[in-house]
Amino acid sequence: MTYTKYSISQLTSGAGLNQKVRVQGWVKSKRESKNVVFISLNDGSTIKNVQIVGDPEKLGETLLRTINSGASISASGILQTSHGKGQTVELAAENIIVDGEADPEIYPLQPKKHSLEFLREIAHFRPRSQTFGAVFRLRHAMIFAVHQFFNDRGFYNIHTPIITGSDAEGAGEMFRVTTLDPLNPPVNEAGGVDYSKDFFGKETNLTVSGQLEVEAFAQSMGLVYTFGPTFRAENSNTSRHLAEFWMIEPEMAWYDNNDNMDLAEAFLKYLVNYALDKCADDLEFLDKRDTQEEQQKPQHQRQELSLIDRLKFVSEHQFERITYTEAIEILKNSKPNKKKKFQFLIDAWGSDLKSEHERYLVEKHFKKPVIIYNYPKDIKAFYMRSNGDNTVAAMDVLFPGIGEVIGGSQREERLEYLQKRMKEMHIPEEELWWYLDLRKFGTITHSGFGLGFERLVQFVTGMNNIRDVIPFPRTPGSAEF
RNA sequence: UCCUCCUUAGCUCAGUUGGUUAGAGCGGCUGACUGUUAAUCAGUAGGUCCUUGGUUCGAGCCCAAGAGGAGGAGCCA
Repeated sequence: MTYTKYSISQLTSGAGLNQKVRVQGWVKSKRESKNVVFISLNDGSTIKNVQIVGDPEKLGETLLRTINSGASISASGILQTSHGKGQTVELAAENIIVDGEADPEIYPLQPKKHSLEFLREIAHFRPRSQTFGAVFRLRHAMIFAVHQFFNDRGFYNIHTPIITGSDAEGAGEMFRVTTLDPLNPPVNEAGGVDYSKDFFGKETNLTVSGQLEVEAFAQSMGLVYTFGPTFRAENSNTSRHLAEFWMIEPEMAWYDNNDNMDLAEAFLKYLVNYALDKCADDLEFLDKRDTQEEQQKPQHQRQELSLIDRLKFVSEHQFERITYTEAIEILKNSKPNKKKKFQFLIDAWGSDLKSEHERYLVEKHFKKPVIIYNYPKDIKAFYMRSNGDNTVAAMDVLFPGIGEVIGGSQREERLEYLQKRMKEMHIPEEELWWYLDLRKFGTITHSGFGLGFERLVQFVTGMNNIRDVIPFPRTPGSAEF
């Protein structure tokens, strides 16, 4: 009596029919009657469940009592064409082993709809729910697609350091990394903490960006990208921010900012298409879920398109490309600006665009993804290439619902321009001597961008809160699990 | 960090101008019934009303502080 082990994904896509098979998973629900018992089982390999059919007398009351929602079981039997509706195949159980019981009185995941907020509190169980199963299968697909896209185009993946000795990366507050005793740190002559006694002999932090380091590899290996964890100690409490998140940063030798925008657009479309192609079942589920959520909202806040239609829309339409200056003109003449509906009115060139302005451009004016480029130099980072006027060759890709999904630029490759800019922005040259070296020896035109991975996953899954697209979210005041 | 809102059964929520014993649906349990699909029907158990302090004859309800959560803003990806 040998049973071949299959995943539920394999069984529901045609494998094992009329054969002796074994499946292992977690019980979703059990429906019992005198003559027959049905168990819905899921193993995470697909959103679909497999139905197990059994004879209550043969399985025995003692065993059946322990088969409750959340219990893990191994079921063996013949996979047969289903006698009932709702599924094509079902497993006629000859034998069931309960691997781990789940006391229904206290198991927190009930066979009913739960709020996302509640599931966040049981983050160790939430991947057993349909929604989070779908989200994390999609997240995996996006990780895989990122590497596929770059590998197919001759990019090399570079692991840039997680611990950095530089605090000049210029992207916000950092988390300190230290082995010093917080209650009794060594003190220097000036009375401050003596970091020369610390593990690395200097003050170190968790990285806020791998960009500067990966530039060194772009200027030696050509096309490169990082995909790693990133840490920001900002006290940001929004549905779009995490203290620990994952970022993808490609950096390309001999790319100007136009090449950069072309790549960004092709990249995003590739990822969206990959999801549409490879994750149809999960997307269909999330699409329904998204539609139900939207119906709870008042009419004027609803999205016009369903999740799948939003993805198709992005993949099928060219992104709108406008300069910052053009964006300001559009906003200045816009209805909400004239009627003073914006909280921040647009009056002059040079101010930064706020969320409400980005949303207006993407969701109301163009109704598609928008790339804004050539920003005023005063609102952008020191390493962005000067256009010769008062702008730099920066570019931001804005998506409906989530705002900025990509931020990038052509990098300043001219040593004297870079030094001047660093001086103006009070960035000490000693900190970045090696970064300047790259401009002294064999400098080249190059560009790159950063994609917030979770924001992409938000867009692709339709999840409104970024805490629901990362396994165990880290946010201010919250590092449970 | 700022603004707004929320916290009542395992979950989602209702709870009147402050007034006897705090309710519903779902979930759990018990039973019945059925090739069932988050089954159905009947019954049943289940409460530190977030915490602390205050006002009051009396607080789930009013006031203050704190904790946790959500939405928005800023910062950004």
